Amino acid sequence: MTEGFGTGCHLHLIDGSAFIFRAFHALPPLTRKSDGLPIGAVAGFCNMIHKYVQDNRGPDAPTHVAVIFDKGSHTFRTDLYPDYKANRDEMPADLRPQIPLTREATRAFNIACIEKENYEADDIIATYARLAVEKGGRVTIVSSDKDLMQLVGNGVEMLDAMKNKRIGVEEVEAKFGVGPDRVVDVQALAGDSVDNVPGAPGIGIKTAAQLIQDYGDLETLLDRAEEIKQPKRRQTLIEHRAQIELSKKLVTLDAETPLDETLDDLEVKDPDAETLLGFLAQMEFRTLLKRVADALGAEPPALSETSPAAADPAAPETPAALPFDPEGYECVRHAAALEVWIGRAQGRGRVAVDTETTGLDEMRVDLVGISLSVEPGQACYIPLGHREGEGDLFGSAALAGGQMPMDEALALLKPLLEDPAVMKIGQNMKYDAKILARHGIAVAPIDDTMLMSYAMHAGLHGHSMDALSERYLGHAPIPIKSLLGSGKSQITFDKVPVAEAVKYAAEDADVTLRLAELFKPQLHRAKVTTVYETLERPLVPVLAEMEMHGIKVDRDTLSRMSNAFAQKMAALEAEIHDLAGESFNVGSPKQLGEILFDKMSLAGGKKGKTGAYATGADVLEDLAAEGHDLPARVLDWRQLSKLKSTYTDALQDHINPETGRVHTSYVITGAVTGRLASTDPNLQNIPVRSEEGRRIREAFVAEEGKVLLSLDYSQIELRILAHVAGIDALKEAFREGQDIHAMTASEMFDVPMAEMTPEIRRRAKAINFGVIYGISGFGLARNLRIPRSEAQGFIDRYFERFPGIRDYMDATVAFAKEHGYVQTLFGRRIHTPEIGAKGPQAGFARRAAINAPIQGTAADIIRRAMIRMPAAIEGLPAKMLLQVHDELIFEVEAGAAEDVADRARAVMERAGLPAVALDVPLVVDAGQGPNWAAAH
DNA sequence: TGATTCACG
DNA sequence: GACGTACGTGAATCAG
Repeated sequence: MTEGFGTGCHLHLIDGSAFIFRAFHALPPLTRKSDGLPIGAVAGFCNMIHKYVQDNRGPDAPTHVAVIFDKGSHTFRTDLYPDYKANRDEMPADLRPQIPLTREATRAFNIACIEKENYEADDIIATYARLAVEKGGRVTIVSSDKDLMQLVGNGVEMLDAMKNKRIGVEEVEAKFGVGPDRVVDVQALAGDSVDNVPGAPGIGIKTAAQLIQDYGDLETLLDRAEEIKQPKRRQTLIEHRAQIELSKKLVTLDAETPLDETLDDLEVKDPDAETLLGFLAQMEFRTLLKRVADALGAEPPALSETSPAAADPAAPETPAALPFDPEGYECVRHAAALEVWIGRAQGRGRVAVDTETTGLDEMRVDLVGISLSVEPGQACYIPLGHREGEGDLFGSAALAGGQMPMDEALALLKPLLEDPAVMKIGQNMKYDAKILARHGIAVAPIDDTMLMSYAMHAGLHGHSMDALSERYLGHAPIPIKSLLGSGKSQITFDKVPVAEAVKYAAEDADVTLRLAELFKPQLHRAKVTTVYETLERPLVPVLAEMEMHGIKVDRDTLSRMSNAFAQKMAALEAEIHDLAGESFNVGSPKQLGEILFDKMSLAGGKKGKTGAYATGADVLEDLAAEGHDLPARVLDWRQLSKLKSTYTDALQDHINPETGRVHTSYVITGAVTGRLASTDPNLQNIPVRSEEGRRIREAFVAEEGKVLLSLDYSQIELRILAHVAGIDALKEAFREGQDIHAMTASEMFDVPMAEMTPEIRRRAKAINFGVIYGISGFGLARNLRIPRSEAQGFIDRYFERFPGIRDYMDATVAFAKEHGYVQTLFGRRIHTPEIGAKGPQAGFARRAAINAPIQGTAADIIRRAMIRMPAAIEGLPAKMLLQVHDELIFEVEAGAAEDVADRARAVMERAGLPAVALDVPLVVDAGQGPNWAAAH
């Protein structure tokens, strides 16, 4: 068949995704015996492909065949309509890791495997079908998906492989009431709840078909909509014309998809027995292996009963068992050697990557070298920027010899690091991804051992590589300090001799790879695969983007405020010294305590563990309330001191000289609950509560012509509490948009809403927050500055009115005691190892356990929103810049602010779906302005 | 380096 | 019955 595709040829196009989902749902959740990898869908898929091949060998056998898959969820349809397929359930956690294996399986059967980023399988199918028909061939689409039925006719038919039933023009007419050429018109009117195509409200397939039959086609129908007799129907069509036309665009397949493979590439080929049987053996499909071997007339390879190593004799027994040996590490100095490593990584489909740099600020440091590991114990280091010698005053030292030019090495590595078929494994990949992004490399896909540990072990221990290696591999890696030294004489990594760097850097890649091999299968067993794959890993590129973009901070504004603060502080300081009758360091709690409680002998002096008087704000406030001026002045001074040192001064040092912006760094594993932490600088604690402090936000500005847009969840934690504790009264109040604190107050103190006073409301508000934190009489008493007995009375009353709260608290603590962890609505686990402790820790652990599911669920929700945000605002002139726990800040071209706000709000308010539908609405408030103070 | 203080949600 | 206590963070500062 060298003439290529033409008359007499018969093309089969298999809807691969449909096969996978059918296989997944039809089979029990099988796992691979040797390592627990879920494998059921792959098994079913292979069975279906094998059966398909066997069933299609006769005289009408296809000459060309391809399996077509969906790739990614972004398509031109989501651009047209961001909600397209937004109702889809997320892919089950057990299925996700099997997706790449179905591609491998297809290739193992020697069948063309087609997928294309940003295009749905259906569009690719439409395009091949058109091409085949144009060349005079016939087409069979192996699928029963109604969305493909518009392609039937003119030499194209469908085949339902399960029922072994062909679908031709007649069958399509039976289903849609119109011919294939008008199917899209009917779909546009009827909509589709599965794909979330809106259509015309109240019109189903029956009515739609009738209308199209009557008017011929959709365009005529819409143009002549006034003629429709039924008033409701007429109005619907006129009112929703735009929506119907959009729906038609969504359901119409694009037969002009750009293709990488020609029809000729799809020619049927016999499978290579060794490859196919090898794959099936690797999957450990015993029965299928034998069946396929019989069909091929080949001998099935042996499948060992016990050891997974038998399948791959080169593989070590366990990652931990192999000793660490720096002799196994290679220094790569030439392109040829690097190409060998790249080839090995490609062959293996995964590689651990680590970058070495001159510091920790990803936006400023220089790349010094890269290490790779493809098998435990085998790693290399590619030195790129090591320097030696002194260097003169104006420049850095000369590059050391024996290093590849950085450009050359990166050009070779780029295809590997961006190869969608090769998993790049890192420890804290966000760091490496940002470094590489600055060199034009978009690393993907990624796995991250730090995030795997976080998903499995949050609350148990830290997730640094050194900690993980020691704990799980029994190996303490070379400490960085041994290379760089510490303190004043500390050097940067580029000054480390290459020979030393090889041992350190290659070991890091080696450790990372071993940790990934250990952790990956454990994720399934710990039931946190979904958490890792939907809440941790996808956040990495989103945060990297936000951090690299940064937010503009106006130095002059900060500088002016700093000067003003300094003046006020000096005045206060003089006054304080005057009141004290002597000069002392106002910033020293020790000296202040001695002045207050020894020299002035004020009452209330309490010494802490260290023997120093406590001089916290609460203590000083009490003293000030008694009429003492000195503590009042100190409070003012402290506020200014804080604002000046932490904000107006320190923030200026964080302005990147190249970008003029401040680039924070989010620590994904920073808080046990799932919240992010912001560091260097912390942009999650910029003042807002005091008037004076809030003005610091005026220094956070939008670029010329743009605005800052802030969207924040209203009362998200209380809403989650209402949901998880099942408090009907609270749910009701949220549904009706009531003032929740006032409603609580009314309920507790029997005050009608109309007669609510700010003081009563304030108390209820404190109680509401107290509940989220695991309330205690003591804590509430201190917060409200009321007697403990009175506070306890409030709490008792609260529990009486909302009995579900107590049940929730008791149930949560009992769960923690039984399991050693608590979890969020999305399955995030937070370990509570102290829950069974005796003594005061028990109280802490108890309250933390009560708070964690609430705070953690809120954290999960905003994570989900952030992960979906780039797609939702794609094409709009907007960038997501910051996250402050329940708030997202964007920088937007002024004209597009409303648009972006609408899209972003929709994403945030629906962020729990489809995994979790809360019983209460999520409400998002928005604001915009030239700076953060104005936007909030 | 640890304790204290205070900024945020 | 006493014991201490609101939940989660990061940064600056003092003192040893």
